[in-house]
Amino acid sequence: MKEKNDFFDKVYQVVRLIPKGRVTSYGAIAKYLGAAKSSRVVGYAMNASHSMEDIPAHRVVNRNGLLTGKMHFETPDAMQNALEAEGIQVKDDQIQDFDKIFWNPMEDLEI
DNA sequence: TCCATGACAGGGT
DNA sequence: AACCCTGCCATGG
Repeated sequence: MKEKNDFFDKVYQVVRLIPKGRVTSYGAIAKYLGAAKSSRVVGYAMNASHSMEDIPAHRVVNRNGLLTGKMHFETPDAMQNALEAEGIQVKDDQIQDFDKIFWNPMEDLEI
């Protein structure tokens, strides 16, 4: 039973599994990890994801589909750019059709 | 070494 | 229906 692995590492694992052209939310990841109340910590993990390179942080947004973390990228437009490059429509920091491209780890990965 | 702050979300009043 | 309030980990000053 290795349920006590580093929470951050687990978050990174899930984020890396997000399919191209899809996005998910901090809360969804937290829930998947069985720590819905730690949705915040997921955000902290993303903030620390600067040390890692294989973390598609641009595919993680808040529950409104808003690019809350775009200012943490190399450039303010980097996040939106990366998303649009995957066919995701972004308007005014808001992901369009968020409900349709939303990727739920619970349904796809099945814990 | 200690305090404060930082990519969120859901429940209660 | 809207606003307030807590939960939680890591890093920097």
